[in-house]
Amino acid sequence: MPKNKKPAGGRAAKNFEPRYAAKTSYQDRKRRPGDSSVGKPGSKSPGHRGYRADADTAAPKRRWSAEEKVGRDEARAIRDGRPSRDGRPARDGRPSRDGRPSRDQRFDRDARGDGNRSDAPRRGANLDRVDRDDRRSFGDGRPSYRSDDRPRRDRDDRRPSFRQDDRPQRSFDDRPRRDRDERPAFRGDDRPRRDGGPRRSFEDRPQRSSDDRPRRDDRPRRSFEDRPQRSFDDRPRRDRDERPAFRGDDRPRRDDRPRRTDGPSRSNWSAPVRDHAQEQRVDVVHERLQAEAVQAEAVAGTTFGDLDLGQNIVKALAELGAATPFPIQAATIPPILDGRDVLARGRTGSGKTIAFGAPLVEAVLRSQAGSKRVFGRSPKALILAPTRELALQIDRTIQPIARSVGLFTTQVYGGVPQARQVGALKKGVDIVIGTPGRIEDLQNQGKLDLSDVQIAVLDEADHMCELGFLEPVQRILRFTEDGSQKLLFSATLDREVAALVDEFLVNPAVYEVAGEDQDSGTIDHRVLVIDHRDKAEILSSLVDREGKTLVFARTRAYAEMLSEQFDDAGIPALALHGDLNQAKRTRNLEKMTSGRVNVLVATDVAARGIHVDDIDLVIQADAPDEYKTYLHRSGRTGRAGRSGTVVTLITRQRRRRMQELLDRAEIDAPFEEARIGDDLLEELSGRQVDPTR
DNA sequence: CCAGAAC
Repeated sequence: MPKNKKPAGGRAAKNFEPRYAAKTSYQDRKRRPGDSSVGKPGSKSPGHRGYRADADTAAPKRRWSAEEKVGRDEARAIRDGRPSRDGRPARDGRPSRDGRPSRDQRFDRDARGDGNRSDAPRRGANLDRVDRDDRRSFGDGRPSYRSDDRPRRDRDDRRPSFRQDDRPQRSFDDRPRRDRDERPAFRGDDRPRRDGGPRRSFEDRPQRSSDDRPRRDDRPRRSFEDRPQRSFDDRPRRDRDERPAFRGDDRPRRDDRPRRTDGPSRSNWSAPVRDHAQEQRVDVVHERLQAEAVQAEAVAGTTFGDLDLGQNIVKALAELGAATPFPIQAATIPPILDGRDVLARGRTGSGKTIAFGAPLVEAVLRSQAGSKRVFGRSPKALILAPTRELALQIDRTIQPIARSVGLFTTQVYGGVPQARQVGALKKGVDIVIGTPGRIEDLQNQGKLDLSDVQIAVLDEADHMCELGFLEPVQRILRFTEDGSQKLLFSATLDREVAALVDEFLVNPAVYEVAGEDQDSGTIDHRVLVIDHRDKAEILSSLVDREGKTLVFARTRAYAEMLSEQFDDAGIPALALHGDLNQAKRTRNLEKMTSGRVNVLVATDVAARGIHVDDIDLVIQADAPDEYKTYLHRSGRTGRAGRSGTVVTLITRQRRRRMQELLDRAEIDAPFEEARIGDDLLEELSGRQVDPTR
């Protein structure tokens, strides 16, 4: 059971809500008969939470044979990359919307009603109380530029928000440097060339189920001529191990760095000859997408108005601090308004939210021009994010833009009572922002109608294409209107999104900003090679400092443990991870944002997208497994052109693996040995060095 | 394996 390894006690209960009770009762039921550990109550569960629902609502053992079938079909669907359980094509137009067998099984009415009756009200009351407390306490001395982060939306989603500023201040120059101008115009040059070939981006890939493609060909809008295929190069996607080299030809720079002994290490890195026996988990490096590089200086004089956004939206953007478009925004707004599918890669903190958010609002507005907003209308746009915090943050940016033209947004994410979300949907909203689980849930319950969605956005799109996310995302996208426009954004966008592009996008435009690599940023990357037994103390030493520090841990338990350890050492710290209830997650993040606590220990729930001003030190207590994770985690600092430091702790055994990861991330970082009490720790924590620099 | 995402 939960061992409080700390004498002071109390805090664990305060900040940590263990789930053993629920878990054990779950685990017995959620196991599926096919699993090897079947039948042993309390033994390890078969997998991720996503599987839980299968058995959960259909508890009786009688149904096991039916469930078994579901499970098998599901597995088959995973293998084949398509969702159908009954062998019929997954998407022959819309008809799938009306209750596919799997849905019925998984969400039978009884279970639904029950959950609503017993669960929601109680939790609702609880959350309400917490939120109110938060609200009260935030109201006072908080800097005015920050008041947006409190969980104020519990009452009324529709209320126009007064302050929106989860974004970096635009006044600082966090745009990519302008110092390279090989090219004059960011788009002009490719316009003339129209080979006009019909879409063919992924045509050459093998297993494309023909049954779900055809409907794409006769999509309504998309009148635009096809632009030259800058987009996906037509190379087939590599499966993990067969990649010849992890650094494609499109990553030319960095010749400056001393090359690692090439041949052997390159070919070996993905081979299972790694230290730990089972190296099933490989940091797959997908091909980078061939993208049109936007030259920052080419858009220097452009305004949002030039990009065809309406007056009100431009004004709302200005109030958000976005006076003029960042390069990624200047690049993506026109094609989005043209109705094109767009893929965009922009460095962390480069303004991606507005890059899709502003044109999305404009597009929805145009589509409704002339018609009244009717009560109970179903949403026209959908934005999917991988975490609830990110969904909230996106809404904080989009909502004021939408409200400026009379459109409504609502958040649809889990961990909070459904009632408010459902209520908003009932009244009618224009833009839904949320996470896959709850969206699919409400969709299945018939409370969220996605059939009118004309624009769907995937933020952190590559992440949304990873194992546990891909399928729900696919199912959700299939419910959107035929031919709906799709926008995929991420700082690490690569061919991992091929699965979605293949099925859902038509001749997408792909953009990135020229000269954006991680080294062009303002982040100082360091790797500390330490003895494992020193780790706790070194961490405490690093964290004991003035500025805001974000610590990443690999597991929830370790994140929790570290936050308690720091707290016990007299360094106020909070945790952020999935074992906390949503109220605590929201509150702990807000306390970090508002500066009421300076140390936050998080799992990768905070790795992507989350913006907190002024984090000047990111510590990776556990090194990440993937280079993308490294990039996203480190992207929590060095925002808005400020300087930041990323310190990664590793043991000696991990040096080589770490170097390989850094190579893949294209980051140079010195490895330095560190022991307890070393000056180096003082320097990194900024205790001796002048922090202003 | 972990992390994340629904009741």
